[in-house]
Amino acid sequence: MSSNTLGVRQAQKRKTREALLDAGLRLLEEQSLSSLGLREVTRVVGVAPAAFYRHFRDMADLGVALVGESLGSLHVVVRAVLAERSEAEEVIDGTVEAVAAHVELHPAHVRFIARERHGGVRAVREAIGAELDRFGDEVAEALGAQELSAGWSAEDVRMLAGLYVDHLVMTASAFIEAAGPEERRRIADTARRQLRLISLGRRHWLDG
Amino acid sequence: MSSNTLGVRQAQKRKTREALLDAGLRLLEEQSLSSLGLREVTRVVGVAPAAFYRHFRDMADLGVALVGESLGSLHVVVRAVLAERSEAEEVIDGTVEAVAAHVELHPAHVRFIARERHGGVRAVREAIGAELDRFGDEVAEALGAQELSAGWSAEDVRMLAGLYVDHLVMTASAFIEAAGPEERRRIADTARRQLRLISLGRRHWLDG
DNA sequence: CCTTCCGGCAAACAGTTGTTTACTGACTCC
DNA sequence: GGAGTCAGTAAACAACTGTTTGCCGGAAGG
Repeated sequence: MSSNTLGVRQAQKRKTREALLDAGLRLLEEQSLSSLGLREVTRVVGVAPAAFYRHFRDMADLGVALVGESLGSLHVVVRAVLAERSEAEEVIDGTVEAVAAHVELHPAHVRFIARERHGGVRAVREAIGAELDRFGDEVAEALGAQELSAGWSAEDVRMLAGLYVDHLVMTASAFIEAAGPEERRRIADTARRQLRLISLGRRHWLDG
Repeated sequence: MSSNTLGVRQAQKRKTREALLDAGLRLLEEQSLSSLGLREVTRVVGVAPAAFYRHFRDMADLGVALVGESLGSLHVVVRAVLAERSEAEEVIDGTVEAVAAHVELHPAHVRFIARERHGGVRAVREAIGAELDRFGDEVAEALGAQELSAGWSAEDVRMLAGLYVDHLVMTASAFIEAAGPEERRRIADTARRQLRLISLGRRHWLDG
């Protein structure tokens, strides 16, 4: 077998593994990981409970796998936003729009991250934290390369990046819990104004 | 019986009710509400499972009660911070210090709020959200009364208040997960710089 | 003092849980 | 084509869950 053409064996295994992940993600929309049962997941997939152990050691293990899946898709969004080279105001609009679109496209993933970031399963908490730190580093690198950051210490750039990432997560969480389109509009509007204020503070950081 | 001297009957009931709340809060340090069992709580308290129903309908009901208890203590902190009348830099230092102190004093309460804010129990999520909104309103009122907010629209003041409250919650969450005193120092330092940047943006909001 | 109230108890209920065991049968590979 | 690999199975395990029932014993209150 070649590198991208898996044998029938491995292909089937990958398939049920992803079915388990999907089922888990779906069930996690209405509960948290520490209460998600192994049998609950296998029942949805239509597979024997014992089969679970062929793919994951734990539910915590499955949770960690979901972290990668969930934040992997966000990575694309962040990179796209950072690549923007337009006016500040347009970058802000584009960012908020991108976040809104992402939440609408992958609501379960976003909800999972928001829910388990401070959830009851240590391994998953730490996986999310580590991944968000990597987001922060990535954003910091991009910010540091901009002329607006001339004269900034690396530490200050990193703290600004952290503020952006935190704000992104909070905005995404708010979108997730939004009741209707009207509330989503209100959230987007607030997020834009907050970003504007932050970027204003950024511009005057080296004053005085 | 007078209004503040409860009968022996009611006093005992209140006592076990608070024992249930305490036990729940303690158990929630290592799991989330949606996986916390009724029997688990009563076992810790040393009371029969059926006794639980004399005080709460649900675990969700107990959770909602915990929200009030947890955010009630924070209310005091926020009011104290808002009452400050010193220089901006001192207000920032005082705020971060107050948050750090509060987290050290009531770690379980703070952890509960962080964990269940986006947790799997709708009623609790909504209770926390509503209470945080009230915090936002309170902060907005205080900000609006400052001379720095002259010329600001009510909406803009409210969005700034929201930014402050979100930042407070994120900082508290970070403190909770901090490993050692060195990491706590780092978190406090970052939080201070972020608040400084935000207040810088605030000062220039009406420019241009 | 005697009745009413009521917080807590013990027991039983039917379901559910995670994990282990020995197994089957289709795919892999020489 | 025959031996070996291994994802998925069925069954059994003890332990646990939330909830209901009838009952007890001491406080409340006339």
